[in-house]
Amino acid sequence: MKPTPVYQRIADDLRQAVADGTYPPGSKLPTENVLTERYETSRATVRQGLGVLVNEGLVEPRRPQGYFVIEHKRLVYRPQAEFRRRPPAVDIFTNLVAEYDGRAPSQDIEVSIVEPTQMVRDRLGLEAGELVAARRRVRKLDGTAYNLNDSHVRLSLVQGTDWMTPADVARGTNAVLAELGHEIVYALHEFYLRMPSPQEAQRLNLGAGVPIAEHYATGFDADETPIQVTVSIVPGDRHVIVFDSYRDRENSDQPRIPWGAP
Amino acid sequence: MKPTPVYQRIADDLRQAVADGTYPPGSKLPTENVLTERYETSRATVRQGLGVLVNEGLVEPRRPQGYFVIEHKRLVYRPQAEFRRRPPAVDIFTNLVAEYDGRAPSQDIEVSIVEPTQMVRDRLGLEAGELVAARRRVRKLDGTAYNLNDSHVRLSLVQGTDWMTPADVARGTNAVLAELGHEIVYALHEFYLRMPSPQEAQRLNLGAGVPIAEHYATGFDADETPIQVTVSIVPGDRHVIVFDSYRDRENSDQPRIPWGAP
DNA sequence: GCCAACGCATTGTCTAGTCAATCTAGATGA
DNA sequence: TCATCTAGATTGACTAGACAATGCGTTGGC
Repeated sequence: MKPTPVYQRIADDLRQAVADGTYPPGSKLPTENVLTERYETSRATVRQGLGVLVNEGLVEPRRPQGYFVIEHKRLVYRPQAEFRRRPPAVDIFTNLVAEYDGRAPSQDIEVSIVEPTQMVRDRLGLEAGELVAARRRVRKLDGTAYNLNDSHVRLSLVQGTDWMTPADVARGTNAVLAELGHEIVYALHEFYLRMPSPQEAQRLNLGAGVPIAEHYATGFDADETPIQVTVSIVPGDRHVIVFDSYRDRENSDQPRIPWGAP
Repeated sequence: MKPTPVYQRIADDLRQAVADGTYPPGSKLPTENVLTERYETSRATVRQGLGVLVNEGLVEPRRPQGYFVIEHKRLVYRPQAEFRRRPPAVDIFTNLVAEYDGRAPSQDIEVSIVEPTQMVRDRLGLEAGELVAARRRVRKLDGTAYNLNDSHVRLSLVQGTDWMTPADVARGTNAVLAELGHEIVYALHEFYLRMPSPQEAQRLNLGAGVPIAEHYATGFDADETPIQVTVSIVPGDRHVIVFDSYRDRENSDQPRIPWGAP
């Protein structure tokens, strides 16, 4: 039997203590120096142990106050919401339907013409070199970013239309697409889970150990032509991803994924 | 302007090199000693930098060979599949429909009677103390666990039925529930993203930096009574979560979430 | 009473090592 | 030839420090 490493024991002990309520959410853990004495080891080893918990997203260090147990509060992320007859209570977020705790939602919109990524190209069925219009939104709550949301459409489809207005479009951008003869009637959603890049972590103010979901929503019109691809970055600690399905409204076909999953 | 820490620079440089193809998936990074010399620093600092990339799930250490860039291959995780008329190609997995790359799927099933967690209790609308039947499945590909899948039903509903058979039920457990007068016609899916606990990481053989989704699928019968709650642990690096939605088949109501999100 | 300066506890970054554990590949021996 | 042993390279765990950066609370000046 191999003895478990000291740093592992420290992490395990503290994790257990957090789980059983010894350290409730928001409370302070013992300092590195205290743990160094308690476990009769060096500070580097204690830091290694605490690092495990930080990377699990369980605690966060606040310099120079100590380590604190993280408190979680999640919003509902509901990609199907835009297909609902009754719009959600707060319509500035098409995807977020939830208790905002009285925090003020807002969003920054930026429209540009870009070369699409391979993922977007595959989903829109574009030739290499073809350009797309990108509508980038940063959704905020009380001024801090809550998620990133980039919609892409063939440039030829929306050039000169309201879709490219870098501000709220009252009737919704989907209504604009419908007016252009491409109402979105079907959407395929894909979620890729991963850790954020440092840039993403910074933009979204993510603590260490917080995973994200990269959400690709591909919208098809009645002709089954892909019209719009929306790429969202959804921080895992701030959302629950929710959707539902009905048995009597099933679709008759095999899953159709025209592109290969990476 | 603050200078960026050395360990940060090491992580950034290597991340960039991985991104631009200098180190393609599967290839070997420079060793710690090489990096120590290259950056004229100490080995601990180099390790700190490499640790960043490991926690991002970008590289993995293989002792004593070095650090390697991780290769990703994902299966399609498709919770809606069980509502499809045509069963998926491989029916041993109700949720996984995908290219298995010739790997052999299998599952271990274990049935027991347990006290439900708070999450399950909330979703099934149980009183404190009420017991549930739990059907635990470990789904495997070529012998290694691919995801964990625990279904829960009121004990009084399924005691003595085929639902509690600790083996494959040919007609499916949902058919058993239907025979009992509780066909599941509606399902609500919730995904909570987080880092795995060490136990989960070990059971699923997860590398550092691999997030998971905790998937709660609550099945309702025609009376809108919650019948079954299935909790799945879905490793983020091995799956894409996929579902779709149709405009002309929308549901008429506001999102209904009878319990509070934690 | 109010505000600024300062002390100080705490985490962040880093050095320069030691010894252990593990797998590969080459050398050795039957 | 084939199996076995061994040496070496590499990461894992850890020690014992140093100095920097940060923000909170207290103290002192006005």
